[in-house]
Amino acid sequence: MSRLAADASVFHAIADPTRRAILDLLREGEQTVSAMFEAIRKRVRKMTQPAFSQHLAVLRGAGLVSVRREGRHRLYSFRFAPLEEVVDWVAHYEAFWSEKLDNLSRYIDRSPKRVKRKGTS
Amino acid sequence: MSRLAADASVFHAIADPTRRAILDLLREGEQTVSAMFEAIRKRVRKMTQPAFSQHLAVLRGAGLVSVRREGRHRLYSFRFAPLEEVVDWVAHYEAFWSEKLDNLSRYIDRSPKRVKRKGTS
DNA sequence: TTGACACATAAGCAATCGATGATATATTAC
DNA sequence: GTAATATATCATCGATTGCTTATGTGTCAA
Repeated sequence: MSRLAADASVFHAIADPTRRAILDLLREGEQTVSAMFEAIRKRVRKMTQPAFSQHLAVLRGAGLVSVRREGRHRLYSFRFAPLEEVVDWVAHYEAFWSEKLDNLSRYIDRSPKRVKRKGTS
Repeated sequence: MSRLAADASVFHAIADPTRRAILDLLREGEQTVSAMFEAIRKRVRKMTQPAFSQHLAVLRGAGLVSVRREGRHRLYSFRFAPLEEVVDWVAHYEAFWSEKLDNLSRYIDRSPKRVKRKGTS
């Protein structure tokens, strides 16, 4: 029971190109496993269903996706939250960003804790 | 000759916590291998010199650091450029960013090609 | 030139990863 | 009920990773 949750790190989760491709698919909104599976096989790489399912498990472990059951399908959707760790990490290289981007990274640094979605205020 | 350059992907390079710690050290500027090595051993994790050197090799392979020789020392410095791929990737999840951050990601998308350092204009 | 120093590379090994085939679980249809 | 569908998990395996020890290479000092 520890094979899939070995490293729940976001950095590890996004290190794999197939997993990034899955997340990319989910930008279009909720999708069933079979829909994503077909798309990945067609547009990225041939692989078996279990292999694909295990990638989904890694993404779940990292909190990068959430699942909702509907009949015998499972609808996956993308969750941005864990990527905030990545954004924060990249952002603290402030000094190396171009000046315009600097504004952003500064904003991130000042954020309450992490970047939380809140009113425009 | 393929052990260390197996996967030159930035995503892979930053997936390792020790390597992220090394980059973090380099935010303070150029450093010798021994200085970084000591710091990592003290503040992060005990490891041997070759292990450390191999992490540096991965970072070099990803273009995340540059090296300059000075006497018998090697001075490493951080290079932001490869991280732009990460920024770009995260940024294209525009729809999921909070509104303020949205401005930034939009800026990135419109950038010439990648985000290049240029005058404030 | 000999030796110490700073660092990289090589070789070998255990742990982890990602893939596969087989199987389990849950839901719907008949 | 049984069968088909949708997805997850198990067991296993080869490839890759990261570590260690041993050794190589370049530079300074004597």
